[in-house]
Amino acid sequence: MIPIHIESAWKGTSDCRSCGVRDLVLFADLNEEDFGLIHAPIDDMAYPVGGLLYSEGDKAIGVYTLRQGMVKLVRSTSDGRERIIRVLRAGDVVGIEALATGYFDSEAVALNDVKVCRIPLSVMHNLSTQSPRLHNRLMQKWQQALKGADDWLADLNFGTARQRVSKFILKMRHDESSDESSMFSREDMGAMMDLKLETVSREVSGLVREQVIQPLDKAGRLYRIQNEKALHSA
Amino acid sequence: MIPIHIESAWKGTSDCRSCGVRDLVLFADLNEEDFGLIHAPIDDMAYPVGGLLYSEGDKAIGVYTLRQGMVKLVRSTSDGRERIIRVLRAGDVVGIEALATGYFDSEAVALNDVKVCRIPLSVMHNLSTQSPRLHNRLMQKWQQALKGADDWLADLNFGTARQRVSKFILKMRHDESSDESSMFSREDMGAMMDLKLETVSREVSGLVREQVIQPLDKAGRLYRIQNEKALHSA
DNA sequence: CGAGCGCTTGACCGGCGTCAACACCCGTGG
DNA sequence: CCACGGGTGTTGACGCCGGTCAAGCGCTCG
Repeated sequence: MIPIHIESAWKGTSDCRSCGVRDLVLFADLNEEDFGLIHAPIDDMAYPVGGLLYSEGDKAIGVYTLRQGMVKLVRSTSDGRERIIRVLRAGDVVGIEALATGYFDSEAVALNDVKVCRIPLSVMHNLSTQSPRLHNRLMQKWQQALKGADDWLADLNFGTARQRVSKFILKMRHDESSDESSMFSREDMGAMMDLKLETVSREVSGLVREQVIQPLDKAGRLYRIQNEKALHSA
Repeated sequence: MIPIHIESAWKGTSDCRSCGVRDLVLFADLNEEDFGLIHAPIDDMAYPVGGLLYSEGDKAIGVYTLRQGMVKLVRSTSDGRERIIRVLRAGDVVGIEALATGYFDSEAVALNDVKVCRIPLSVMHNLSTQSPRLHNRLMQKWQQALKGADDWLADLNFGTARQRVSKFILKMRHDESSDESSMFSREDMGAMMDLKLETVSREVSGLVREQVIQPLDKAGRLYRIQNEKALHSA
């Protein structure tokens, strides 16, 4: 386990008004009056690959808006093994469950370099009762989280290994250049799809052999999609 | 629990006073003033086994508070097969996603005789912005739904067939008589755990043979748990 | 240049899917 | 009352997908 210094993640207090991804996130449609209700600092933070945002059962200081990168949510099962519940992307709220309980239900780990804003629980509680705009946004975020969880289950944990890996590649497609797709360590991918790392490797290799995808790096983390149809109909 | 007068909420259709799970549900801690804000009828509804509450993609009239019975949420995957996303029990809110989008993300089907209250979206929208009490309850329900989804994934779709079936039996344990547990058709159970119905049948039979559970009916739907430890450490 | 980590590949085998037969319950109609 | 048929659960035989174990390869970084 890599020791992470929490202090080092802090990049300063952020100015939400000038946030680059503001239209995606919780504060998208706040007005000046709403901003006036914020009486605690919103911290700008960054984590390296493998960085730990929080652990399962931790008491929450705030929730995190994910501005850049991807975060995996990890739960340890009763028999000790680790299970990746789902992966969050830019615009998602990390640790949203803390709004209801004050504690985190799973562990959150950065899958690549990650930037987040940490919004204190007090700010969220104030705003969500006093600003109907945030209230509505929040509802949307809950719904997205729930749908994300259900989709994850329905897409990645159903069918043959080939089908799962195919769905995974489609799900991890980049937003901008949609013919590229990111992968993670074979072990992580296995924990996401309930497959062994060797099986993941075999299926990925198979797809490359069959010209469905094409490796773009030597680390096995970045691929170009050559035959999207084959992935959909796997 | 404060005893509450809620004449205005009934409209002759729903009698919240007789609701056995009032302290579990959304309206648990509304006060007199809150109920005054309800300007649409809350309908009391019942469905038989197999009854359809709504279909995937339906426009929502309201959300459902589940008072009695169990409801399965079904999603059809891209390759046409059906997948049971999760099962809701008394106290859960069925179709909560409609609060954010106005539409249902999955199909809801009664697994046994079911009683629900249908609360119109307009009522929910009014109340949740004007009553901090409902707002907090709602947050709790979202969190429960999300945790339920994650738990479902982590418990029932991980490990060997034996482990899945064992976890399933524990999850479906009755609230009152905790040594009894309900099952559904082997096909439904398979769709929940991503197993074939024959495999489910084999594992259930195996557990009976090993004196871990004991059948209480001839339909294979009700069992007594004899060796709880064996289920936990499967 | 060597150590170490992650990815790949091969050989083998066991668990689960597939196909099929059969048992059992129950409703229907002769 | 029994015969019949459909629906559901069970059980068996067999094959294949994916897990297991192990070896080898290619990066990266000291």
